[in-house]
Parts: sequence; C-alpha cells; structure tokens
Amino acid sequence: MGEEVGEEGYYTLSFLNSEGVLLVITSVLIELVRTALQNAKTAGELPLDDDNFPVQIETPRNKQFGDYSSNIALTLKKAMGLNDSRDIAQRIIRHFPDSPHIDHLEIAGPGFLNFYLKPTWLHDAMLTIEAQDTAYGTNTRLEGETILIEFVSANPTGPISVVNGRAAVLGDVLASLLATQGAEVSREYYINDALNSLQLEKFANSVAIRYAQFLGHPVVVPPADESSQETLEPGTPQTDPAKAVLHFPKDGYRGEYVKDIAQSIFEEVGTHLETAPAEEKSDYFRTATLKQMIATQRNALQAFGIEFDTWFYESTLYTENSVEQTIESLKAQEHAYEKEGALWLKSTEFGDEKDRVLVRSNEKATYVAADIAYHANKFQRGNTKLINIWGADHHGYVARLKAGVAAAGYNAKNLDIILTQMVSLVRDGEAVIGGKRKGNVIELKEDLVDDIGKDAARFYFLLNSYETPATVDVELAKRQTNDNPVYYVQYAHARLANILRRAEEQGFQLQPVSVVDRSLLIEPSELDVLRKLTEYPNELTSATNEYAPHRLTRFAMELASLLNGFYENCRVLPGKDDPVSAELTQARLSLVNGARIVLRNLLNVIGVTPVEKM
RNA sequence: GCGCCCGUAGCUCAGUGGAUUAGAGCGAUAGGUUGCGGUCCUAUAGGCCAGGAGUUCGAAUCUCUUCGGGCGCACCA
Repeated sequence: MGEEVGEEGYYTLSFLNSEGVLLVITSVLIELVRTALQNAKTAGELPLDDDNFPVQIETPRNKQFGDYSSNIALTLKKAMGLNDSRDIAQRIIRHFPDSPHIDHLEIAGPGFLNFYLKPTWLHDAMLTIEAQDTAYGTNTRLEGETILIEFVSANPTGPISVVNGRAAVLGDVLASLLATQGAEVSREYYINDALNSLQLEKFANSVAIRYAQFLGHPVVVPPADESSQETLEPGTPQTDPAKAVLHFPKDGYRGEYVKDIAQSIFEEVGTHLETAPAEEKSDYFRTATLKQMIATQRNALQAFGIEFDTWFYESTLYTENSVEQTIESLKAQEHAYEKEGALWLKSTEFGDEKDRVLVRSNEKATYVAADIAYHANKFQRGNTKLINIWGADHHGYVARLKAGVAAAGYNAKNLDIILTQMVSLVRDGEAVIGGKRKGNVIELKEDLVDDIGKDAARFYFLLNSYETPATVDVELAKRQTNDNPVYYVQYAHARLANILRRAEEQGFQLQPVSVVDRSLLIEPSELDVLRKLTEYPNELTSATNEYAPHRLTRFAMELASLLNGFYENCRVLPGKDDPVSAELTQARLSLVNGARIVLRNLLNVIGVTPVEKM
C-alpha cells in the first residue's frame, strides 16, 4: 500500500534537488525498489506475478538501520510463498538501479532492506525550507474542504474550568492543523441558552439572591453537603434590619463568580431592580447573567489564546423556527412517529440502539431535536465537514446525534465526533469533586493561565493524547512550571534567533542557501537536525490525520534536543579559541535559519509564542 | 446486566496501518561544560508493555478471555 499511503500524504518527504525539481524521497525509493523488482523478474530471479506489488518505505526507529528501510522482501516472501527473505533481498539488491541519492544498501535482520542516503539530499532540503519559509510544512490536500470545528461549548452557568482546557487547546490546534492542510476552517462555540432550560433559570435566580444581598438582605445558605452547616450570611455591606431574610436554594449555584456577577449588576443598576415588577426582574437577570457569563468565558478563552469565529446561540434555533422545521421535515420523511403522547425519531433505522423522543408529551422539544437542527444548520452554512469535541461522558449520545443527522438527510460520515477522555482534578494530591453548583470550580484562567501563562498552559495540555484519561493537579502544574518542556523548546528557538543576531553583529550576512557550500555540513549532529527538519511536513500531516496535536509537542522537544546537541558540537560563529572558517559559518547559519523557520512554524501551529529572547 | 475507553520504567506519559535492540520528560546515580545565553550536554540504573490463550516467520500493536480503573445506558442538558 506504499503508494496509496504516499498519496494520502503519510510519507511525503519532499525537497528540491540542485536543479530545483521537487522530489519526494519516499516515492523515489519506491520507484527504485519497483524497478529492481522488474529487473529481477526479467532476469528470471523473482517469480513476480503482480507488477504493482505494494512497496512500503518506512523510517526505522533506530538510525543504524539506515535513513529508510523497506520490508519488501518479507512481504514478498509471504505473498509468493518463498522461503528465504534474506535471499530475496539479496536478489533485489543485485538488480538495484543506480541512483545519485543512495549511498549504499544493506540487508538486516530477517531481510529488511536498509537504505543509506547521501547527505546531499538533506542539504538540498534546506532550499525547500528557505523557499517556502512560513509555508514550509503546509500542503493543499484538503483544499476545497470547509470544516467547522465546535468545541468547549460549556454551559453558560459558570466559568471555563481547567477541565475544559484540554478540549479547548485540542480544538484550537486541530483547527490550525487542518488549515495547514489547505482546509478552510472555522471555530465555533455553542451556547446552550435555550429557554426551556431550567438550569439557566436556577442560575439567574442564584444571581438574583446574591444581588438582593447587596441591597442589605441577609441570606441563609443551606449546607452544601453532609459535612457542612447551614450558614447565615449578612447583607452587604451590612444587613438592613428592614429587609427580609432570603433563602438560597439548596440546588443553587454557590460559586464566588455568582457574587461577582451580582455585584456588577448591582454596580450597573443600583437598587433599581428591587422595586421592578417580577417579570421585568427575572428577564433582566436572565439576560444580564447570560451576557456576563459568556463575556467571562470568552475572556478566559482569549487569555488562553483561543478566538472563536462564531458564538452560536441555541435559542436562535427556536426563534428562527429551525427546530420546528427540522421536526416537521422528519415527520414528512416518515422518520418520526407518535407514541404515548410523544413524538419519536426512528433512530434505530439509522444505527441507534433505540428510538428517541423528539417532542415530549408536554410538547416541548428535546435537546436532541435542537441538536439535529443545529447540525443541519451547520451543513446548510456550506460546511463539508463537521468536527465536534466532546467529553467521553457524552459517548452514549454519539449514535443518537449521528442517527438524527442521517435522518435529516445528511451524511453522518461528515460529522466527526472526537471524545476526549476525562480530566480529573486534584489539588495537592486530594481529589477535587468539582461542580458549578457546589461552587468549587477550578478556573482555567484564574487558577492556571494567570499564573503560568498561556504558553506553558497550552503546552502542558498538549503533552498527551486526548485518548488517555488525565489527572491535572493545578498546584503541581504551577510548582512544576520550570520543568515544563515549553521552556526547553522556546529556549531553543531563542538561541537560534540569538545566533542569527550575533552573526549580523559580527558582519555575517545570511546568504541564500543556493550559494552557500552545503556540502560542509557533515557532522552527525548537523545531519540529525536536517533530517528532523525534513520530517516536519509529514509530522503535520500525521498529526492532522490522527487528530493528534500532541505529536507536535513531542516533535518540538525532539527537535530542541537535537539543536542542543548541534549547539554543543558545532560552533557556528568563530570564537576566541574556536576558529571556524567563514564558509562553514555561512553553511551553519543556513542550517540555523532553517531550524528557526521550522520551529517557529510549529510553535505558531500550536499557539505557543516563538520568543526571540528569554 | 449491556456498551465504550484505559492499564507500557519510581512518577507523568509516547509508541497500537504487526517488523530489525520498546522510547521521552521528570526523578535517581556518575561525569562534563563558565557558554555563539547553563532553562545545557554525556553516560548509567530502571520494563515477563496488567495476567492468560490464540493468529503470524514476527505481536505493546490484531482476536478471544480474566482482572483492575473510568465513563455511559432519560420524554436531563
């Protein structure tokens, strides 16, 4: 499946040869192997019955096995029923065509073909990097795709929590990754502000009571759990004896942020709402609370480096009759039926395990009905692909929504739902059972980003795959700030920038790669860096295909490590006791510049600042 | 009970289109380096890849099974 793989962009190392022709190294190798197979067949040494036998080229994890390797002899042995794969490899080598790129070939282990390339192909890669600069690593294979990625979408009843942090960076970086592959991408946040949501009502009510407290009402707060007591809180700034004692609801929202919202409402309208009619009052609290909460959420996400293109209000699905229309159309298509006073979707016909209620017997639409309308709306806006990021606790909902989307006439395959495994919170080793109602939300911005900065916070979340359950100890994360590999990576970038600055001070102009003597770069640590730089475009593609942004942080750490090795072994600028020829300095400056480009591009994709100085 | 996810070094985790000797960071131990910025480098120790069975020339990776942990099974959102 070698070539198909290549076409999908998995192994597409590309570079320019000295004539400026774009070459894809693995395709070159595949062709060479293929030619060798043909030659061997013609010579009667291989009974090959399939001229398009798949050739796989891979990068061995251990450098001693060459720059690339192929298991072709092993797969041939299996397919042809031969018995000695080392012997097959022998025959392939005997008929291997000459190539300017290949230094030599070796047979290893059970019959692996290891390719050792000449360093010239790495030298030439610097031409590509220089020419493409900010575009190096990107491609256009997703051109024509319009992708909407919806993530975070936390209920507007509390601040963005540290738990949301993981999905937040994941979605943001995924969007950037898809853009590097040529797709048009937008980031969307869904606001669950539906009027039939009791949550919002309760939330606004909690704010209203806290507001009254600012007017001097004392408030009785019921015990939060079995271990705590009922408390009587005085009015603010003091209790007004003429004002009635209010009771905070048992299932009210207890967080400090509720008081903050109440306070800002108080500062805005003063005592005005005290005497307002009940209806006006509740309307005011509902809208003001929602507005404030969303502003707070947006602010926290911005501090985390995330900007959404669209904030989509669930309520508009009702005000614009989308929900109603969706339901009507499902009925018209006979994908819904009445039973026990409710309207049911025949979701089992679309892969769900049971049918679902669309309209309750009290005539209110269910959440899934609105969600189907919402996703239909996303498609109607011209998006060719939808990506949702949800917590793993929603996995039971996936089949339901997909069935609904399919019933509404859209291809559920164009809706990808990524489930991130759970993030559990720990504070100094103690589990935090958090919740907005309990009021012990650990906030993304205030409890983490404000302390360690968005770069460290983002990198921290990007270290691991979203498929692994994670435990976040905020206190530990803060204490370990200096151990965060983000600084190691940023430092490497600052160092590169510094060398280029110093070079200029010493009168070295950065020259075009085409005129420097690249053949001077032969040290292993130089070639290691260059090899890594050539892998960057592949890495972007793989990270995109696998929805795996954490590959980039790993890649960055590896590149930074190779750069430190290079720095240790190879002086770029001449020093007092370290003479370096001007030609070598120029060649190494080209390498430094290429590394700078790649590291900077990568950091931009993950939304971490490529600092020039630290 | 049914379904999904996870179990890899002391800790946090990569690796799961099968393939040559399973990796990184932190921590530990022993060295180096006063620098083109020490937020550095090198080396060593540490793993029956949760247990078992199977497929395969070859399994951390695929299949089955056991154990342990998480999550989900609404006319809630």
